[in-house]
Amino acid sequence: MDIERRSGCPINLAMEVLGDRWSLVIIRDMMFGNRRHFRELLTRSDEGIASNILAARLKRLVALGLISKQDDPSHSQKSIYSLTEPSIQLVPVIASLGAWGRRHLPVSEALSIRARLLEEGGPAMWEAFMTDLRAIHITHPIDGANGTIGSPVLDGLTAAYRATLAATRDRDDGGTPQMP
Amino acid sequence: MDIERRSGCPINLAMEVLGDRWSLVIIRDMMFGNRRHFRELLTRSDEGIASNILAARLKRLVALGLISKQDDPSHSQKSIYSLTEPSIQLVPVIASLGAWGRRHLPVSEALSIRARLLEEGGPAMWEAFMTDLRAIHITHPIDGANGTIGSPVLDGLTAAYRATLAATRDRDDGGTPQMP
DNA sequence: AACAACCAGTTGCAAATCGCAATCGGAGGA
DNA sequence: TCCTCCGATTGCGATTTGCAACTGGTTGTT
Repeated sequence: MDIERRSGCPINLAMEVLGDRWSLVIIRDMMFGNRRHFRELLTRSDEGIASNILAARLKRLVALGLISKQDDPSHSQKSIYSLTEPSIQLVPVIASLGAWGRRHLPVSEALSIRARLLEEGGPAMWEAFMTDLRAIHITHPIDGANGTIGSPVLDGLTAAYRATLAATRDRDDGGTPQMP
Repeated sequence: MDIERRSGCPINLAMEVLGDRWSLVIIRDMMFGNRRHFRELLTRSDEGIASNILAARLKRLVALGLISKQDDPSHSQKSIYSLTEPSIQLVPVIASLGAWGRRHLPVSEALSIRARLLEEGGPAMWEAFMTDLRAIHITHPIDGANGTIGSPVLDGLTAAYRATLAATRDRDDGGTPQMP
């Protein structure tokens, strides 16, 4: 698998890699929800991605080196998907894109609290988050996938999300967003 | 025109708006190349977008409020497309995306020099650039389009691009990238 | 041993979108 | 009067999307 390379512009090439409806959403779920198995990405997604599209995107992202795939020793049929260094370095991109979306698009309060914290935390927090992500995705992918080891930064973001979700659940919407 | 709204997540909504092959590339050309007319966007693009797709994207971006369209007083058939405040606020997103692309994708030296300068300049430079963009796209769109007024930051980026292009032109590729 | 639940996908199919090439009617300039 | 330029539009085949149903196999429970 290879990209088209219509030009050597960084923005163009980035859009050839990430310029579709689902790739960055999948990376977001792996990064912030620690979704590491196909089923988790399929069923615990707020947006409801179709299974064939998820399969195609995962295959493509693996081929492009943005995620890696390995067997799960706890279950012969399971695979563990992990972020790689290039996708972990998307943290600043996702942080600024989230900050932009929060300002200009009709976001929900609960789902945007993490974007707010990440923006307020600034580059220092992003670096700490990336260090955590390297531990649970690259250094210890299996323990990271099964929850044996976690991420302090991610725990903080998730706690804030849960708290906001609990506080807003019965007051502003009828839906039931997935717990991370 | 409206987006799908599969969830209220900032990243999801941002990808519903910008998650396609061309939208951000068009905004990049308007922002860094000051392309303000349909023909400029069509013919002075390194990637060679098709005219029907350009027309559809421009219509969609106008409907979404990311760009605006007005008559060009100098020519009854011309239209001037301008960035709006939401798209000007994409500068930090584009800066970090460009920095990521420059590190992880096969960029060309000339086309990535602006991404490098923007990364090195940091948030202070982004703010200065956004201030310039507001002047030539929002406050004075006509003078900004015809070049009567310019942008110091943009002039610096463009000069660096031209210099790098001249220095690398006959040494590392056969193509002839468009001058901005 | 039987059975239900779960695993990572695959298949079929209709609808929408993409990308290219050719073209359009009108306007400006020589 | 041409010729060029203007912002698009049209036709059309190839590709992609999204949904639903399904596959072959494994695991845990009874």
